[in-house]
Amino acid sequence: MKIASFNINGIKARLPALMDWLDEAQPDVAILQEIKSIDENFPREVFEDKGYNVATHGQKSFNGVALLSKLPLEDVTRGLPGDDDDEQARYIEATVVGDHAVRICGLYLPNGNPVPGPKYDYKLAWMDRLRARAEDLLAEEMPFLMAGDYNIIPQPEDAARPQDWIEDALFRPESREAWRKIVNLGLTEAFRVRNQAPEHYTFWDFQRGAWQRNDGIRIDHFLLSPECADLLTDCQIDKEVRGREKPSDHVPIWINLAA
DNA sequence: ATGACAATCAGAGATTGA
Repeated sequence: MKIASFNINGIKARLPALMDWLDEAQPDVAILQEIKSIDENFPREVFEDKGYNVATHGQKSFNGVALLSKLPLEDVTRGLPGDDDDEQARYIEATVVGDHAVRICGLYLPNGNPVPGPKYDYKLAWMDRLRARAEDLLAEEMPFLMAGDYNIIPQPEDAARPQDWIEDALFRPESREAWRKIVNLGLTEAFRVRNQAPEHYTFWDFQRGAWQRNDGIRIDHFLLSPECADLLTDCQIDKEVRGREKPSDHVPIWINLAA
């Protein structure tokens, strides 16, 4: 089963690029972030015409996540538990059942800049809620994965210019510590278990010719539960998508599971 | 030190992103 994550930076602006990539990559499941759309305006029919089931958790203008799946999306839940006052659409879960049942958690983790400030406090609190959710899922012993735009640069080798990010919410020590607290529950970071080389990125800023200079960062990740990691056979980044017409600033990352 | 670039909503320019 091929499962991909892609921060599309606006479904309306990105629909042609997204359709081209779907046709080529043929993921069984696509986890989308930053749809920047309310549920009613998401063009679900064009995906249904390609054989995908669609579940969205959108909001006006910003954020918004969605799941596309060729297998039925079962037990869909929207929103990250732990704060009933959180209005931001950043989290969705569903179960897909192939050879194994896998709980798919799609997330768009807050950016957190500027540091310090309320946005950074929200990011760290959100990461603590994500850790709590991972603990609950681990206790259930069902294969699960948490994938999406984490807005976290895990290590210096995950940035072309790590010194530029030292004061940034994506790379601050507190951010990376919160990331490690989640990983160290016993999750597997899919890309790094398959590939330890530097200079593999998933985001290049639109500004300053970042793509042309390969000034990128690796911030889109798959975390796998132990049962899910046992099924991992591949993890790749579709880098070339960034060089196309009207690209997102992120590119897809995908895994293959023997499931 | 600032802005650079892109998207959204709205119908100009502020806000957000990373």
